[in-house]
This record gives sequence, structure tokens and C-alpha cells, in this order.
Amino acid sequence: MNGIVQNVVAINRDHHERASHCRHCQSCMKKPVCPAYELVSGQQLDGESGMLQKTIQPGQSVFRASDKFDGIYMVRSGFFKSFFIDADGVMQVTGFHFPGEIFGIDGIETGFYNDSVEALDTGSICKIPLSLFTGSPARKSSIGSDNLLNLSEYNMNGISRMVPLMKIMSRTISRDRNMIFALGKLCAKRRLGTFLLDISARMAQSGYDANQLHLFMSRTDISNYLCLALETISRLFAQLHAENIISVDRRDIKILNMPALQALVRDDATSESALAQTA
Amino acid sequence: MNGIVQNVVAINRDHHERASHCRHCQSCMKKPVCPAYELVSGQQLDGESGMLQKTIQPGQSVFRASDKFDGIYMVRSGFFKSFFIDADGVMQVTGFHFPGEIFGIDGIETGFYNDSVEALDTGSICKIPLSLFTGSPARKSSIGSDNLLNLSEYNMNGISRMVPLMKIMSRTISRDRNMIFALGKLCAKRRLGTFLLDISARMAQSGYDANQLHLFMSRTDISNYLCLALETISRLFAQLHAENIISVDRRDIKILNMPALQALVRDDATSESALAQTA
DNA sequence: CGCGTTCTTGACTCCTATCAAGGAACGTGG
DNA sequence: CCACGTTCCTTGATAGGAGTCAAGAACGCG
Repeated sequence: MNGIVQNVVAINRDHHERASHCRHCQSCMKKPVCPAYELVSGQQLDGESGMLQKTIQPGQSVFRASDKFDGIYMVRSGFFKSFFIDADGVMQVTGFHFPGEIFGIDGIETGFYNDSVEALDTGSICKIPLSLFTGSPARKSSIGSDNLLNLSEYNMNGISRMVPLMKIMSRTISRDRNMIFALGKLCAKRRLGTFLLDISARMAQSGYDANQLHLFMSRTDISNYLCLALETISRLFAQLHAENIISVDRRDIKILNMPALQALVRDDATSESALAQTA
Repeated sequence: MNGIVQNVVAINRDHHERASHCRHCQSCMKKPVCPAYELVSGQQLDGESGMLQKTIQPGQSVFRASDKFDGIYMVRSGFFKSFFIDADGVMQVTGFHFPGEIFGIDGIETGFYNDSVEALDTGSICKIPLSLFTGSPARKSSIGSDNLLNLSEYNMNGISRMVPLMKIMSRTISRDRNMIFALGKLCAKRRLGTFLLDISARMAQSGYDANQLHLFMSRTDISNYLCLALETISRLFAQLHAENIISVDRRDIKILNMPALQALVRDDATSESALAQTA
């Protein structure tokens, strides 16, 4: 029932649980997906690089919206959520972050983070200071009214270090486009199905079982993120359970019939046929 | 009734209506908003720069989805729409483009455009070849499986030319975020109100009257873009007309009570109070 | 054990989509 | 100039999906 929890522990073992300057990129498990590693590989990393890793407790924030932008973050372990509080004081969940993923890039233009990010469970993150991308010492990165313009000053020397940033931004754009599509064109059931498949794929990419999901976020967070009512989420979980597509035990979800789930998302109301084929 | 059409003509006068290599950036009206100008200012532009301007007839496309990416575009005059055809053959409108605005940036990561773009009326565009950003001759930009990685090769020389690209991408991200918010949290009426305000602001920025809008797109395009039924758009126009917030004459929209329109978008169903205050 | 938080389930309402029909503008050809 | 078809838009009737309101259940915690 909680093999997932064991996985979390297993991953945590490889991490340094105290905040410290990172001298360990060479041995970091996340190398293949880390934009920082791309930049520092072959270089000597020292305390002045500004790379920092840190353990975050559940509910604790990494940064808050309107904090001064001073770098992007990579999740080493644990799960995080992004959100902002709108003019009416209502929370808007803007995303969830899994091990190996990046967040905080959105602050780069204005010089301030747009979202707050907080831990859903105990996790550890790696801060990648902007200076690593610009190639300039961190202290020089005084952020003016137009941060991006200032960036150009830092690129007098050699290969542009912005390519990894652009990759991240491109990925952000295409993820946002998918969200627009989901919110605009999909009914509640397909939206939730898409969400589950997305979580599943990202869990798999982080080394977890794609069919055993532990949702670290509440129903409220999910409903807010998917722009649905909390009750709708609850009803849909029950419905998918009744259709034997998933099993639901509080926040532990098992995907019992992946093809049916995929068909549901793709083909609208044709889930029965897929169910017949595979169950 | 058609003061807007006159404006279009006025702007067109300043443009070169045939496709030709651009030697006129120095005198271009769009300089302040053009990322290309930022790159070429102070330089001699010749035929080899690859800058190209072109007149597009209504309904004609600039490029099609899955065409090979070979640069981004700026609207010099006229109005354009972006869209793609999904797996089921259904058109999805992804945006509209006004004079001075940029499109085509989304192709940069994959090396292929994601959307098709076509003219809603007669217009002219300026193609800004990727080489202008990378600083390499156009012929060298052979696009591999990972286009962005290749970009790094082109940045051995001097100031990073990617800063303007990153600015555009940042703007794209924040516009997409607004769309997510609109689709997720706003009811149909507020969605359409937001759309009208957006059009109005962009028209104003392009030098038109913010209160006299000519919609170059059909109701179908609007409904598709806003993810609403065509009939809903029609009904809401009628309703806003009845409330004296706008007047509607086919595609000519007059904003009669801007504060009420803004209040409607902000405060939900409180439009009557704003109407009382200002009308 | 009691309490608060989180989640589930039911009843009802409302917004928007869908289906259907008709009207207005436009271009074409007679 | 008018008849005609086409496209685009409007308006009405109806239905369904998801939200809201409300009550209760399950779990965690002190």
C-alpha cells in the first residue's frame, strides 16, 4: 500500500539534507535533467558559485510571490506546489513540481517571482543562481526595471549560457499550451484523466511506479489547479473507481486500467470499449 | 462607421507592398517594438541578412503548422490569426496578431512551427530570420533534432543575441498564463469582456481608437479562441448591447461604457453599479 | 475521546452547449 | 437590377454538465 513512501526514502538517502553549497553536482542523480550541470560540467564548483541545496519541511515555502528573483530551483526530492493569491485573496494553484523538475523561471523577466512555491512533503531542492547562467558573479546581478536587458551585459564572454534557460522556457510554453487546451476543450472527467496521466508520466520519469500514485496534494489543490469544484473531483474519483479504471484510497491512487484511462482522455465517452478490450 | 478602415490605409502607406529584402529598418515605424531592430541598429543591413517583408492577402497563410521553422515574424500592418488542426481535424484558434506584434516564436524548440498563421485581411509582415538572432549565416542553420542545442554553436561571438528572444518568450508565457486564468476561472461574459478589453488595448497600442473596434475575425473564430459556443458569443454581444456597454454592428464594436466593461470583468455581476456611476 | 480537517455524497440550480430555424449581408450570374 | 446560393449571424427551445448548498463520514491529532 505504501511502496511509494519507501521509494521516497530511497531517493532521499542520496541527498544531503542540510543547506550547504553544492560541491556534489558530479555525483548528483539529477545530472541528466539539470540545466545547471550542463553549465558547470568540467568546471570546478566552489562556494562562490552560489549553488545551494536545502531541505524544506511540509508547508514551508521556498519563496513567495513578489520575492526578488535570484535563481531558479530544481527539485531533488519531494513534491512542491506553485500558487499565487489573487486580488480577492483567493489562492490559485498554478502547478506541481516533481523530482528533477525546474521551477521559478517565470521570475526572470520582471525580476520578481510570480508564484509562491511550498513543499507538499519533506523535500530537498537545489537553487541554481542566475549568475550561473549569465556567467557573472552573483553580486553584480543588480536587478533593474528590465532584468532581461541587463542580462545582455553578462554575455560578453564565450558561449551563451542562456540556451538551457530557453529550453526551460520552451517547455514551460508547451506545458501552458496543454493546460489551455485542457481547460478550454475538455470536460471535467477528461481533465482529471489528463491530470492523472500527467502525474503518472512524471512519477515514472522520477523513478516511481507509473501505476501507483500517491497524491501529495489535497483534493482542494487538485480542484483549484484543474479549475473544477472540489466536489466534482471527489465524484469523478468515485466514478473512475466504479468503472474499475482506478482504485482510490484517500490520496493513494492505483491505475488499474491504463488503456481505458488513455482512451477516456482521447476518445471522450468511448471508455467502455477500451475497457472491454483490456479488462 | 469606417474610420478604422481609413487608419489601416494610413498605416499601409508607410509600408512597402512587395516582397523585398528590407533595407528600411532605420525608418520603420515599428522600430520601438521590433526585436530585430534591437539587433541590427547601428549595423548595415543587406540582402544577406535575410530580413524580408511581404504582403499577405486575406485568407492566405504566412506559414503552416509543421513547416520548417526559419524565423519569427512581425506584423507591420493587418491582422492575423494563429491556429492548428487537431487530430480530429478540428480547428483550434490559438491567437490573433496585431500590428507590431510577433508570432512564430513557438517553433524555435522543435524546429517546426506549431501553428498555422493566416491573414484576416490584407496585411504586411516582416520576417526576421533566426540567423539574425544567432549571428550566423542563414544557410548554416541546419535544424537538427534539438534545435536549441545547435543554437549554442552560434553564440561564440560577442553579446548574446538571444535576449530579445527570451523577452518574447517571457511575454508569451505571461500571455498564456492569462489565458489559463480566463478559461479556468471566468464565466462566458467575463471571458468575452476580457477579450474585448484585450483587443481594445492592443488596438490602442497599434495606434487605433481604443473604443472603436473592428473585429477582423468571425464569431466562429472568437468562439473557438475563447472556447465558447458560437451562439454564446452572439447572445453575449446582444446582452452587452442591451446593457449599453457596447454597440454592435456586425463586426464593428463600439465601447460605449468602458468603466462598466472593466467592472464587469473585474467584479463579476456588479456591472450595474458601475453603469450607474458613469452612465 | 472529542475535535478539526478532509473527503464523500445527495439535492438542486444555473450556465452554457446543442439543436433548430430564420434573417441579413454579400457575391455571382442571369 | 433582381434572383439565387452561400456564408455569417441571431434568436429560441431544450438538455446536460458542473457548481453550489448542505449534511454527514472518515481520518489524524491532541
